[in-house]
Formats: sequence, C-alpha cells, structure tokens
Amino acid sequence: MTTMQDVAARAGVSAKTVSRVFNDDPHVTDETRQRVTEAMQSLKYVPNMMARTFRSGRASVVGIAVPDIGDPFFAAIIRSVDRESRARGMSTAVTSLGDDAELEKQTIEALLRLQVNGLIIAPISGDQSYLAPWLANMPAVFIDRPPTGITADSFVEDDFGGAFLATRHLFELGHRRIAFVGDIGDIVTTGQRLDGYLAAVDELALGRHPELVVRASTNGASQAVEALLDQGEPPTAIFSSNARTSLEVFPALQRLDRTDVALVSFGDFPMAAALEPSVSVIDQDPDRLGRLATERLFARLDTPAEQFTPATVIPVSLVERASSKPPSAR
Amino acid sequence: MTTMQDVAARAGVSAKTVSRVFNDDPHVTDETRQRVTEAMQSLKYVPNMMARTFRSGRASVVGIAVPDIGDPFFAAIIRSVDRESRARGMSTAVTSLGDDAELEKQTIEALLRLQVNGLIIAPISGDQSYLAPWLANMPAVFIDRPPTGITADSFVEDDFGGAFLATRHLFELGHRRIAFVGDIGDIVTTGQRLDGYLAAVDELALGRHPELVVRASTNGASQAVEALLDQGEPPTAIFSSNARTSLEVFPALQRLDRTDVALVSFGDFPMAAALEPSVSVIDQDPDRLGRLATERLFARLDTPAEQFTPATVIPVSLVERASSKPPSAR
DNA sequence: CTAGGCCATGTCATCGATGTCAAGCAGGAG
DNA sequence: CTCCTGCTTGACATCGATGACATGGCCTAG
Repeated sequence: MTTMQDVAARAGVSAKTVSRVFNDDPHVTDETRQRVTEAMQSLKYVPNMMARTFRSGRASVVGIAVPDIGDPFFAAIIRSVDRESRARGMSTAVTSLGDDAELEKQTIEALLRLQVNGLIIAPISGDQSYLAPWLANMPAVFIDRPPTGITADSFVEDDFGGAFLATRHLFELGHRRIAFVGDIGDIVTTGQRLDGYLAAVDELALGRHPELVVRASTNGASQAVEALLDQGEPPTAIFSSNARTSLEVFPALQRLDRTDVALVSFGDFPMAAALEPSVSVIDQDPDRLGRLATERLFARLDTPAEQFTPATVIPVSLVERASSKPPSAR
Repeated sequence: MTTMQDVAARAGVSAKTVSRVFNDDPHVTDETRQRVTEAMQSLKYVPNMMARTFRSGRASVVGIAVPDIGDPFFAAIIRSVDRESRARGMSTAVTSLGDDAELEKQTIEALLRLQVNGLIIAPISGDQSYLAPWLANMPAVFIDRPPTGITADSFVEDDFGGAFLATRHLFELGHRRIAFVGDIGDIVTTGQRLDGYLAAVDELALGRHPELVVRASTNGASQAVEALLDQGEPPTAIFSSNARTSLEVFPALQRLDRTDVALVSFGDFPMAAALEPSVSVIDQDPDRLGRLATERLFARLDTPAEQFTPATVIPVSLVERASSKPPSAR
C-alpha cells in the first residue's frame, strides 16, 4: 500500500504537494507536478479513499437494502433509485437481505459501516429498532413496508386495497372459491394483503375457508398449488400475493394443465403479458416508488430538520389481462 | 455526530476507556462500564465505522459491479455471489454500471471508495486500465467478459461456442435465413456471439447477409424485429444474443403474430419455459459462474501471491424447447 | 533600492478509533 | 514498612489525506 508519504519521499517533496498534484491544484510548478506524477506512476499510487472519505465524513453513496434483488419488483425499484441518485451525482450500493430475519441487522450494519450517506430499505424483520442510533447521523427511507420500532419516512403500496381489489375483481367474474397464495417471508406485506383478501371475502360473504389460504416458501409454491387443486372442492381462482410466488404459480398451473383456473398476481412481472393466458396483475408502480423514496431521501439530506408526511401510501391499479376470466365448466 | 470524545466527556473518563467498553475489554470496572454505557445511550452514540475501517484498512465487503441488476443473468450471478460471500462472513455491495461506458470508471471508483475487500466485475467499457493501480491492494475477478488493458482473473461463458451451437441448431432444423439480434452495449460479449454466429453461417455456407444482423438498443428490439420481418426475404429464425433482448423479441413476435418464427435466446430467463411456445435457450449457468468467481476472489484474498489459471471459459449448453422448430410454411 | 504581494511549497493539526506504553493505585508478600 | 504485582485508566501516537496557516523566494511598482 503506497501512501502519499511514499510518493512524496520518492519525488523529494512533501506529502502536501503530492496531495496538491493529485487534486489538480494550480499552485504547483509544471516541473514539480511532473516529478510527482512520475513518482505516483512508478509506485502505483492509489489514494486511500477510506482516508479521504473518513476526513470528509461521507462516501457519496446511497445504500439500498431489499429482500431479494431477483424479485422483479425490487429490481425495478433499484433501477429507479439508481437512476435518480445518479442524476444527483451519487452512486448506489445494493445489498440483499435474504429471507432470514435474523440476518437483517447484521447485513444492514455491514452496509452502514461503509458510511453511506443515506439508506433506502425494504426490511424483512419485524423490528428495526437497531437502526435508531444510526438515524441520528443518516436519513433512512422505508419502502414496501413501514418501519417497526422506530420512526422514519416510508412509502408503501396499498397492500390491503390492492388485495381487496383483486379479490373483488375475481368475485365479479363469478368466482366463489378464491384461493390466496402467500409466501413465508415478507411478514408485514403479505399479512396486509391477506387482510385485504379476507376483508373482501367477508364483505362478499364468501365465507373464510382456511384450506384456501396457503403460505409457501419460495420454492414450495408449486406443491402448494397442487395441493390446492387437489381438494374436494378446489378453488376456481387464485390470488397470488406477490410476483415471486406468481413466477411459480403460473408454471405450476401450466404443468397441471389447469390454466383454466383464473389468476391475479399482486405485482407485475416480466412476460406477464406474453404468457398464455396473459396474467392479470395488481400494478405497484415500482418506478414511482423508487423515485419518491429517492426524492425524499435527498430532501432529508438537504434539510434534515424539515417536517414531511412520514408515511405515504401509493395507490395500486388492476391491470386486467386474459387470466381474469369466469370460472370454467371443469 | 457523537464521538467517543463526547461520550468520554459525559462519562468523565478518557476516550480510550470508552473504546474499551465498546469493545468488551475485560479490564474495566463494572462501575465505569456502566457509567460509560449510560453515556453512550443518552448521547445515542454510534461508532464511526469509517474511522474504524480506516484504521484497520478494510470493510469486510465484496463489491459487485454489473451492467444491469435487472438482467436475469446478472441477477442470478449476484444471488450466487451473495450466497457464497455470506457463507464466508462477508457482505456484498452491488452497483449497476448502466450502459454508458463513460460512466463505468466513475461508478467503479465510487464503489472502490468504500474500500471493499475485493471486486467482482462484469465491465461494459473496452478499457479497464484505470483499475491497474487499485489491483495492487485488492483482488478483482472479471465475469462475463475478460478485462482489457489489465491482467486479472476472469470467468467467461463460451460466447463464441454458444452462438455457434445455437446457429447450427437452427440450421439443422432446416433454417437457412437466420437473423442475429444484438444490443448496443456489451461490446465484447455481443461481439463474440456475433463472431460465433458468423462462423457458423460461414461454415454452413449460408452466406453473410448484413440485413439479417441487427443491433438494437434496449428498448428498440421490438422495432428491430419488425424491420427484420418486414424484409423481402425475411428470416425464418432469430438468434437473440442475450436475455435482455429476448425479453423484447418474444413479445414483439407475439404482437406481430409471428411466433411461427423460430427463436433461440442466449441466456435463460424466467418464464422462458412457460411461454407459448416455450423458448429454447443457451444456458449460461450463472450460479456456477458466480460461485467460481467468488471462490477465486477469496482464494486471492487468502493467498495473494498464488498463481491461478487467469482465464476460465465456462461451457454453455443448449436447452431445447418448443421455439426450436423447423421453418413454417408461411 | 525597497516594501508589498504573489506564488510554490512546507509544517502542523485534524478527522475518530485504537494500539502502545506508562502512570497510579491497591493489596499481598517478605 | 517496603517492594512487587496486577489491575484500571489515561496520554500519546498512529492510520492517510487535507485544510489552515506559515515561510521563503522572486517580481514589480513606487
């Protein structure tokens, strides 16, 4: 690790002069500049960015933490945050939290250790109180689900409303047995969506049928669908509570040759419109979510004291496609 | 920003003692420990990780840079690297390079500024010589495409071979006019795939037809397909040079009601098997790529001096699905 | 000819945490 | 009673880069 000192010694100048050359300070003679430049090259000098950042306090990086980078919804959010941050001269560092709530704290702290300027987070655990001390120095904006145990800005979709909307939509098509497929992680979000589904079920007097509600781990959605359809009185429609499960549910229906079962997915996903039948979705507008979160983050960076509406709920909309269809005769 | 000094003043001890309490040094009396702990809490002290890291040199983070997080191929690689790194007690910071080669250097340097322990990179520009000085301090492993302008480990797929394989496969099905759809970015990779395609075209004596080779920007693949099929003698098969373009090409074919045109995609993507017709792909095994790259990175971290095979080419395989079909009568 | 000013360069302190070393104090052994 | 040991605690230096300020040389205006 060559330092400015080393370069300075080699060039026969002081470290300060090396610093000046490095930072294009005009108050250096060409001759000195050249000697220093040569020394830098021959010693392969790289600035210790950590030292510079340490001195200035921050790294000009926005941290983003999401449960899963592979989820199309989060991928879209990341894209959007990335674009907005870049436009403001900051780069981004993304990290996946996985689905182990225990690891959230430690993963986030590893990210914060990088001394990012701000954090955009879609948490997985049910408690973010460990963030409290950090918030004194750095703004955090929650997306997809609100914080628990601390107060912070948040932008969430209307999980309850979207689930209600999807369920009622299926009801209006004539369905009376509508299944709910959720996953294990995403406690808060999935819970809200389940509530919305159940509220619709109650309001429409469909009766709650526990056997129609399944929560499958990421790779188990396939079996879950199979079990659902294997019942005495199988559902005629499925509400899949997020894009990740939908990516499993659809192929499962196809494999069982049961694409006659209606399907609505909470969350759009690539190719949803190109499938046969095309899949109806509740569109969450991840682009907007990412944009709003980034704007808020930068607003907090500019004027930390300012008061904002802490929680914003973003409306969702139903995109009707071919998988929205009446019950089949089958 | 409360520092150890502040806590020390509050607790009536020296900063060093605060440091000791913070690091669970046993040589502190319970009484002092308690006073310091209280002071830390009331002042909401958080350690300046930057300062600690600065002193120790590294952050325990692996940096990953890819052109686009949303690309299913890179998303799968990131997942894999993330899993492997986590198993070794390191977390990851991912950043998107976008498709502007000019920005690569600056984005990477922002990442390196975080003083990551190592870097896994799928570059977009044609010159990584700017990395040279950094390599003295930190290992870097290239994936998807080899480095240019510097020497470093790399793991790449067999772009040439895969493209050759796909083209020959289409030929064997009876196709004689096979189009190539590439994108603008990814210069190296796309170039290799084009070479493989052209080599097959030559070997099979199909004749090079410039009008069958299109390079579309990310959002222009749709028009490109339209233009291809609108020719006097349109292709009967399309070789899409990466998953990102395939995500556009397929819907375009569908919209034009031309799913009779055969299609092979370089790179698998979610739902490729569920589409109608299911899409044949050249499978790149991103999981393996990520795993190998991470293993190499950690090997370099453990024994920097060791010699390894610098460049590894990972074979690809053809996954035959329904879109592999003979030319239609149309 | 000289004072004032500009310019190139250097010295020192600083950011926050922590390793090194030593001081100070208490208790036990001789 | 004294000396040694061991334990708690603090002063200082350090990591690398850089801001504030100082120094010394040269040029120019009066």
